[in-house]
This record gives sequence, structure tokens and C-alpha cells, in this order.
Amino acid sequence: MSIPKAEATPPVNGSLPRQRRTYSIGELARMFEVTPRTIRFYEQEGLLAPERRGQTRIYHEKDRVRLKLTLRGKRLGFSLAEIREVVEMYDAMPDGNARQLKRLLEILADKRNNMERQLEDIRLMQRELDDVELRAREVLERLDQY
Amino acid sequence: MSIPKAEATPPVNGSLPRQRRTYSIGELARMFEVTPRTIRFYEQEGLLAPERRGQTRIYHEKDRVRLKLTLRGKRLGFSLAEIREVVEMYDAMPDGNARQLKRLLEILADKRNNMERQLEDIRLMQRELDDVELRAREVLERLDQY
DNA sequence: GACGACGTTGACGTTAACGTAAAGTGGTTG
DNA sequence: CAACCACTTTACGTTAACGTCAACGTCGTC
Repeated sequence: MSIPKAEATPPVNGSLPRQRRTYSIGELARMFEVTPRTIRFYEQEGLLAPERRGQTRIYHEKDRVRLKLTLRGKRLGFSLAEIREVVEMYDAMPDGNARQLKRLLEILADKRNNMERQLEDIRLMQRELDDVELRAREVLERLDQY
Repeated sequence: MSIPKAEATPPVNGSLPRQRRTYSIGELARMFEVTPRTIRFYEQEGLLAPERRGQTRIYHEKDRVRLKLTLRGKRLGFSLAEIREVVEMYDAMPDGNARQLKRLLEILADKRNNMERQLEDIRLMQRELDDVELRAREVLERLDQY
């Protein structure tokens, strides 16, 4: 494959094209408030596989979305290994065999249970917070009386 | 081998199944499916402060609740340090000064935001899971046709 | 009175998820 | 061309949250 000469790609562009196609690692990092190191680490762990132009990584929309999902998974307490497990199976889906697919469905059901428990945990935790806040406000009010 | 006992009788009192007041570290560990090591570690980190009978730790209802809350916090992705921060301020509340109380309210507001983002993350993640599952089922069905 | 179950305190080991520093590459810009 | 950038690899460092042993004390029981 030959590389067509690219147009003014990276830096600040005069007209902000509605559909930016590629991102540098630094851009992605700023977007999601992580460090480039983190993004490289995720690649090393098999969560990303950006294109390369020479040595340099080039991220497309697909990669950006995957990073977004990864970070969301992390916020929900999934390990990178767990996330990779889903990601890999998702990639392998088109030609996946039945056993693999059923395994994927199992994993998904598992995650789903996890989500349900988290919802419950959040509800309970919110009530705890309400409670603590109420008490704190009461104490504060008594202090204000003097 | 011994005859299977009705219950693994705890050291202190007979089994008062209705209103048990105290627990050994092993009992608590089994209850919450963690190891004693974990519980001791939480104590070391200032999250628990069980009574001592001689050398042995004795946990009361209060300790059990605190452990439960701690583990819930962990499932929600809070660090032990964060949890301790709230716990300590909660303990210090009765004679807390206004500045401390306001700080506590800040922390609580922060946690609350965290919960909100998590709720949103969970909703989004559930939709992702729906999507992946749907695709997987489609592929599976096509496989089943032969 | 040995045995096993449970408890204790160190102390060192391990894993995940990055941080950080060193040393080099490649492009643009004054 | 030199001086910056932004990017790269390699490799060692760090932190949180425990795990894993060793070495010991204390029961109840066989």
C-alpha cells in the first residue's frame, strides 16, 4: 500500500473540519485526561492497536471509542484484563466458533450481574451519604446558634 | 474426625442465633468472603478498631457494619484512604469544628458526584453490553442454521 | 500430652497500573 | 543549522491492597 501524501494533518487547522479522522497520542491523552504513558500501556496490554506511520502511532475514530470504553470500564472497577477479554472476543466475533460465543455471553451475563450489584451499592451508598450529611448539618446548625 | 457439630461454636458465648453480639475475625471473614488478613489490614489502615480480649480481636455489631460499608465502598472503586477519610470525620463529628464539618460536606458532595457519574457509566455500559450480546446472538444463530 | 483449629505479630513477596527518567528519532521554525 | 517540540523505546521505580510464610500462644478434645 502506498501512502498518499497527506494534507495538513496534525496541528491547529484553519478550518476545523467537522470530521477529524486521526489523533496523535498526545491529543487523545489530553482529550481523556490521561497521560500518553497510559495509552501506550493499554496498547501493550492488548486493548489498543493503532496504526503506525513509521514509528509514530496514529489513532482513528475506532481507537478513540475503544479508549473511551476502556476508561469507562475502569471507572466501573473492571481490570484491564477483564476489559481485554471482552474486547478480544468482540474482535474475534465474526469468525468466532459457537463455544467462544457462548463464553462471551457468559462473560456478558457476569458483567451484567456486576452492574446490577453496583446499582444496588450506589443506592445504598447514596442513602449513607444522605444520612451522614444530615447529621453533619445538624451538628453545624447547633454550632451556628452561638 | 469429629461428629459434625451443629455449629462451629465460637469461642465466647454459646450460639445466640437471634442477637449475636460479637464475632471473631474468622467469622467476619467468612461472612464477607474476605480473609482475616484483609480485616487486619483494614484495621492497620485505621478503618476498624475492634475491642481486644487479651491479644484476640473481638468485633461488635458496629465493627461489622463498618466493614460492610468499607467493602461496599471498595466495590464502588473508592480507595481505602478515601473511605478512611470519611470514616474518621464521621467519628470526629460530635465534637467536630465547623471547618472540619464543612470539609466533610465537601467530601460528601464529591462522592455524590462520583455516584452520579457511575450511574451514567453503568447505563452506558449496559447499553454496550446489550449491543455486544445482540451481535453475538446473531452470529450464533447463523451458525446454528447448519 | 499430642493434635488440630483458630488466633497473634512480624516481615517479605506479589500484582496491577501506571510514573519517571534516559536516550534517541523526526519534523518545523526562527 | 540549531533549537524545540512531540513522539519513540527501554527499563527501573512506585503505590495500593493484600498474599504468604514463619514462629508462636491458647484452647478443647481424643
